[in-house]
Amino acid sequence: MNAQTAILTKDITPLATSAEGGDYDKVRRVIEKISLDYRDQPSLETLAEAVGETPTGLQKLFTRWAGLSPKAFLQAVTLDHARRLLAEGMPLLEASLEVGMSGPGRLHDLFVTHEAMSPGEHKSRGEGLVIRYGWHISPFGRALVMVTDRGLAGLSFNDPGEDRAAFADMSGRWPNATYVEDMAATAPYAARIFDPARWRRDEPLRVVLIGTDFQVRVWEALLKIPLGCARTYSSIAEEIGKPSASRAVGAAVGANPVSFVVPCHRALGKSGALTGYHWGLTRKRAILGWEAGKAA
DNA sequence: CCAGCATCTCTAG
DNA sequence: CTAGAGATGCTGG
Repeated sequence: MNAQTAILTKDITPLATSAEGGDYDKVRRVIEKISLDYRDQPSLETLAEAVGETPTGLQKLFTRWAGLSPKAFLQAVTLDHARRLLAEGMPLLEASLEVGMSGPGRLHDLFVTHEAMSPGEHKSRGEGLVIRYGWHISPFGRALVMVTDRGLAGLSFNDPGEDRAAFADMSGRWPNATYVEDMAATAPYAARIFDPARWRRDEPLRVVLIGTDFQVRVWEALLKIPLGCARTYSSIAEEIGKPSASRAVGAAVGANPVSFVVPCHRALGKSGALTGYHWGLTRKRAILGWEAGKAA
């Protein structure tokens, strides 16, 4: 990525959730190391040294972040575990028909109501749309949040110093929209999305899906996947009635503009492998591990 | 029309 | 076990 551009936005709120946000940088490096050297099961000591922490310090930091110890996390992102997520998910595929709502075992999930933009609105590539945006600290690094008066329209992640590229990536999806930096408008969304204590069924998060017909169907299928479960690209293809379109599903999942909320990280290859992630495979692992901590 | 994909399956070694 | 090829459906230009 072209990270040559310097800091573009003012630095924001060192208060509030900055502890969590600052944690992610170390957590990310630990996860990178774990996934690189997972074959020889790196010890807590080795991991701690790599990020300049004491073993107990890392233990506490990591557990605070994930709800899991580094060792449990390592367990949680292996192929075996991913396969289990897929297996557990299967029965629910047919059972729950409601969109993004309810069902047993979803007590800790983020509840969402969504609407799709009409194909016409999508084709105009954001023409006439006012999008307010702002950056916020999240458990997975800096998050760029984009909202319209109809709800959350975009959410992406980036590492420090890459704000400019992140904005270009997002705004390029709706090039004809009008963009207004407005942290006051986006902050409440960020605060709710990343704080499980505020995930409430009676106050669902409003999301507006801007995409083609096919993409919206795929994203709706993602919204039905419960926290702590996963689906394969091919099972999603079957679910939307296009059993041979698994590859097209992959493309549509990858085009999802509302990361995390539309849980594209819960889509895996049939082998259980984490095949790809627009915002980096490390982040996909991080989110799945973090969710494993919440699902427990 | 064509190239590019976050797929999958099958075959051959 | 891996590597490669072919079938595949949607998207943007």
